Amino acid sequence: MSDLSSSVEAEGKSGSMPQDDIVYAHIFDAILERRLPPGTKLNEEALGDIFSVSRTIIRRALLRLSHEQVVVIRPNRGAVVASPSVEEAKQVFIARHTLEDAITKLAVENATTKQINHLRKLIVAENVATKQGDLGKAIRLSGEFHLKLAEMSGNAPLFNFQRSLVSLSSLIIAQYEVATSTHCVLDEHSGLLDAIEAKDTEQACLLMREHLQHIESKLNLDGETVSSDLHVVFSNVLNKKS
Amino acid sequence: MSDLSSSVEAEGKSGSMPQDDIVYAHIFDAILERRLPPGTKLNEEALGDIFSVSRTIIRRALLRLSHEQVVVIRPNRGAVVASPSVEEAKQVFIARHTLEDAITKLAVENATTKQINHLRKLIVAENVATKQGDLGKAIRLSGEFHLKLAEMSGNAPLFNFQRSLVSLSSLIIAQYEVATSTHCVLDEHSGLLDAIEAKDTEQACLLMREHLQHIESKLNLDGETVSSDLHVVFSNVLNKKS
DNA sequence: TTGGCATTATGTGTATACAATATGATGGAA
DNA sequence: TTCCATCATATTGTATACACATAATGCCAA
Repeated sequence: MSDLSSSVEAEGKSGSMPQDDIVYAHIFDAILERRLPPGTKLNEEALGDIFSVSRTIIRRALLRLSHEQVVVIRPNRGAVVASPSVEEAKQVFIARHTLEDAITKLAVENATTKQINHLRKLIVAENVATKQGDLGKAIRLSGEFHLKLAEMSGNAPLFNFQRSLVSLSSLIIAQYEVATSTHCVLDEHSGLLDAIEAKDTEQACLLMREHLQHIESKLNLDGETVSSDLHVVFSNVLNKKS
Repeated sequence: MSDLSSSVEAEGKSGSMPQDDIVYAHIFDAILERRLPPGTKLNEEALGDIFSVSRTIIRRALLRLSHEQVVVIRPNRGAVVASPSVEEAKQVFIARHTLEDAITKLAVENATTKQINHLRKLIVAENVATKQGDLGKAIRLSGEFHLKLAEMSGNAPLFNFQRSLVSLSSLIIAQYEVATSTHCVLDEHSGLLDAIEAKDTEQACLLMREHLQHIESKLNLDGETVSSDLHVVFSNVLNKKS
């Protein structure tokens, strides 16, 4: 069972009920860890049985997730885990570049020693998860790193937006990342944190830009479609027949 | 009765029900036009009577508004129109500077003639509203201008975030703006749009920065508290006693 | 009066019943 | 077989009933 460390404790602003938050956090983490892959149907009654609550609660959680664009609610046809298109994925990363740059600058100004130490622990945990082969957990912890960075910025609106962007990024990575070693990302987080601790804004922003570009470079966004376009996938079959 | 032009048509992503949207849009506009000032209690049953729907629908609308931080839901105590603190207000404007800069750059790249013409109409409408003394409508239309700009950027995540920031800004202006003439703002919108149409990124970003600074300069954020901190308000009384 | 406590009333939180809609199956006709 | 219509089933959308928490009222005692 997951430890929920991320979503639950990061709970801040809008006064919602604990029950909601628990359901929300569980679904959220499951999506980020890819136990619920993009496109998965989210049946309200089934979820209600699982969490022993009524559909009312489930619907609230799904509504919140849909506001964060992590879940898509199709009228009369239920909710599914979002599966961002290539175009949407590109937009998300453009937005992230903007946000992360601002967040990094603010984080350099406002970071406390305590927060930095917490982030160091996160990096270690992510490292462990990766070595243990728990890729889902590694992705979630990586997202948490960026979310905590936003928290360090001390800017609530930016933090809220970052939450949405980070979750979407996780979905995008789940959909579009080509098989590769993810070790380098760990070092990047570490170096980035060093720059922030040293209050070197220039360096921190530079490293952040590079970091995001590395993540993007591992995605198959510009190239050919992977599995969405059936015509491309089965083009060889058609060739045989002709 | 308000024309709802803004929120209703700007409805895009998450598939929600038309009924929801109507209620949401009405409340949203009422808040932006300050017919529902910050702090106003939003009674679920009363709203249900007004819109002839059950509390279920009202609650969904309020939940959405609370996700956008425009409404605050206090557990067991109902929803009220948000009344941002000075600190929160400052954060909102920091976030806006970041977002608007990115949006402006993208808008210069992607703006179509049709969209620019639409914005010109908005400016005219805002002008008319101001001259007619309908300050509430003027504020809402001004917000719509910035929201449409975000739409022009072609970036959905930035657009969604901008929606939240613009509504919060309206609340902040409602709370903190000192009495003054707002005419200059109109010309600023116009000039900004000219720069975007001319594809002059540098100029457009410069004008946007100045525009935001002008708005901020009209707010009473740095100075003394108006009514929130009772200790400050009644400090003279305490002095008398001592 | 004034302060504290019990009671009442109002309004929110959750579950559930019912209605509306989409999905999948069945069967017949071309 | 293939296509279409019809029906059966499952799932979502909405309203409502009840449980519960908070706020308001009134009472009594000091």
